[in-house]
Amino acid sequence: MSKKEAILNAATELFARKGYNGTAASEIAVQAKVAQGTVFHHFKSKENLLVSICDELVKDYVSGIEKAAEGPGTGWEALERILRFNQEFKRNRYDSIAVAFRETGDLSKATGEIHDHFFVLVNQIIDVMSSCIEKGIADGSIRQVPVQLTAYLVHVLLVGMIHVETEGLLEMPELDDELLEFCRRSLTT
Amino acid sequence: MSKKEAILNAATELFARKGYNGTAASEIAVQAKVAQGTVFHHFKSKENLLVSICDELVKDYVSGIEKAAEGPGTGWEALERILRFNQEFKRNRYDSIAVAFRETGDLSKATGEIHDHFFVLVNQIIDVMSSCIEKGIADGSIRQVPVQLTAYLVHVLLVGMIHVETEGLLEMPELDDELLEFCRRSLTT
Amino acid sequence: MSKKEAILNAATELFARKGYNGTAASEIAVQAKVAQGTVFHHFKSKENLLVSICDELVKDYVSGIEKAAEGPGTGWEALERILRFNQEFKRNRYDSIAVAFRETGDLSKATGEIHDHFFVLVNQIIDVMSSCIEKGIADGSIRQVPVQLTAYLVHVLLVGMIHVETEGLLEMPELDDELLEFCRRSLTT
Amino acid sequence: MSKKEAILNAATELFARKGYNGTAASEIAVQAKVAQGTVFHHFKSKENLLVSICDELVKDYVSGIEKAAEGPGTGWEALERILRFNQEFKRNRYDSIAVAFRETGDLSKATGEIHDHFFVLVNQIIDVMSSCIEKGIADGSIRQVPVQLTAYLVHVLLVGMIHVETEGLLEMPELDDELLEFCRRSLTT
DNA sequence: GATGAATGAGTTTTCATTCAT
DNA sequence: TATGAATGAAAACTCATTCAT
Repeated sequence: MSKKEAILNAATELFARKGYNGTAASEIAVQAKVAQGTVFHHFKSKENLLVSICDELVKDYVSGIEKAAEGPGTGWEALERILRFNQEFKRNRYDSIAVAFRETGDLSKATGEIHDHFFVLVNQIIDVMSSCIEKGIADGSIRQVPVQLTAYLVHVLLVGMIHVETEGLLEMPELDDELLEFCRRSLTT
Repeated sequence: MSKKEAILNAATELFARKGYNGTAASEIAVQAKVAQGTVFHHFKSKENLLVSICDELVKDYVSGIEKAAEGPGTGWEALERILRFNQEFKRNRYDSIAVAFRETGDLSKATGEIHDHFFVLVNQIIDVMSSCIEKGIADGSIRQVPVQLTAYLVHVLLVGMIHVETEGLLEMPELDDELLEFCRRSLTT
Repeated sequence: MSKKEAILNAATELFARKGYNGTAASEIAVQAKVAQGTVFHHFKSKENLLVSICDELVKDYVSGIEKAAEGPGTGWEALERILRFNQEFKRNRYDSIAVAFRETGDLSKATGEIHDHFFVLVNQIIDVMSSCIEKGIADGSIRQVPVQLTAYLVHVLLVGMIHVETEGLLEMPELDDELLEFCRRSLTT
Repeated sequence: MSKKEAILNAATELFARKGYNGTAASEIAVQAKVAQGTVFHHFKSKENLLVSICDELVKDYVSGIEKAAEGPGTGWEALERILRFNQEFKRNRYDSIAVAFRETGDLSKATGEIHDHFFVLVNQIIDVMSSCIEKGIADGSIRQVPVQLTAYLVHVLLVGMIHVETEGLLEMPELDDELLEFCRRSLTT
């Protein structure tokens, strides 16, 4: 593992555990076993580190969700695959997601850069979901619901799941299957 | 308006706009038109200010939601009133809610105090919703769904709404009515 | 002496001795016997400290030179008083002058603010000298020389004196009287 | 152009424009289109770079001034050639001169090395001018003035010119010819 | 000769908090 | 109750310099 990667991993873990503002650049250096200066040699600022973390996450998420949508079967099945992918992604990339979710607010104030990334991302998600729903309505697997509004609602549900889990205020029972049922009842014919 | 109230209002507005970490105690003093020392005369620390903001919010929310649940009619109607109250509350207390949502993570790390407040709050919400759902199943207005899991899911949906709105990454269409429909289709008989 | 004054004095002396860049804010605090934070409580930045030093100097210089010009007698006598004032000022305010001279370059890059101060100052000096020369030509005490160019040249001579002394590269003999003679021979009838 | 020359040129230009302290070694590398390490491969330190710039300048200046003094004619004519050479040199080597002038103070604090260079240089200049004045007094082209003090004064005038021009606080009219007249009136018989 | 990753000391600045008035 | 000067710990960032390749 290169020093750059070590720094990125250390930052991801520390940001997830202690928050962006709660993590000093020096701590990242210690955890990554490099000198302080090395952090700033590879990332031009602490914020740039955060941007890098989010950047990678966004890329992987979008490509994953698009792949999920492209599969065979009805519109509902595609939407179901998206929901499943989301749940899996959440498990595999917990720290990065927690960071991206929690610090998004600060980021959007500081740099337009990352805000734009997320803006693009979210709109892409809505688009992908919308086409699944549209397809589902066409093939009869999904009821006659307002396409875009419903896409937003499903997105909101996913966002809520991540928020509740990453804020950790609540010991949540396992909701993944029930979430699918909840949507299925509401959406399928 | 007493100086204490002025400080609380100033803090709420600034925390909402610039984040807790992005707001200096001195800025709060300026905005509230008091001296720096006065802030710490009324609130023993900056964090205490945040706790106060959240505290008040929590009290009002819980009492509001309980009142909504107590009304007449079927379980579903009670649940619907809760959802409506939530939407109204979100509009009336936007800044405080944004603060509480965004800074909840930092708080839970810093002090147990506020974390406990929220923990109690959320469990209360879940309980109230659970009883509505239970009642609804009993009176036939709600399908045979797992009571607690469903309560969690509705909560998650509400949390998602607030997150999406307060983070402001997305220009959302008005979803309030469709959210109700989404739940109605999924839950009612 | 207030802490603010102590800081200003300490900074003047240290800047004169070690240069602006060679002086750490912490050293100023030590020398002024205050805490680091106190420096930034009274001056919003290290550069603002420099600006304050120069500001005061400029004010005193301009008022002194104007008073010198206003006195009675011929134009040459007024010019002579200006030269004498300059020499005296140089002795009384050595440190501040050294600072202002040496750091003027850095300042003019950083802030327009102080650059403008100096710009105004220098033009005022030229104006005052010009009127003395004009008066001298009119009253026959000064030869028929180009008014403004000569004012510039006298200024250049004064600037050269300060530069040579404050840079301290050279052990200069006492030149004050000879400088007056040099100008007298060149300018008087 | 060798890489070493490229580095020296880049440094001269950047130091002149942004000051010694305001110029990072890495910037010099970028401007010279070499790697960071290469700068330190050719010059053992950043300060050594500055010393090199000044060194070359000093050599050229001294040799030029000596050549000017050696020519034929009266002592005043020799002094006039020195003044003219100074004006020409100032035009041809503007950046290096600006650097040497502005950074001389810092240098004299840091290393004795460069301070000594300049000390030798300035004394050489004084000596050369002194002999011109002496010669002029002997051949009747220059008045009976104190030899060394006058040499210093002429030097001070030249220094003032450079200071005023390189600090750039003032939009100066062309003073070269008038400076000669000023001296001529003061010094010649 | 040439490179650029790595270093860590040093700097300015911020800010919550205290306390004498 | 109200003030604001004073504090000092902590933080992000810079940069000359080294060294293995």
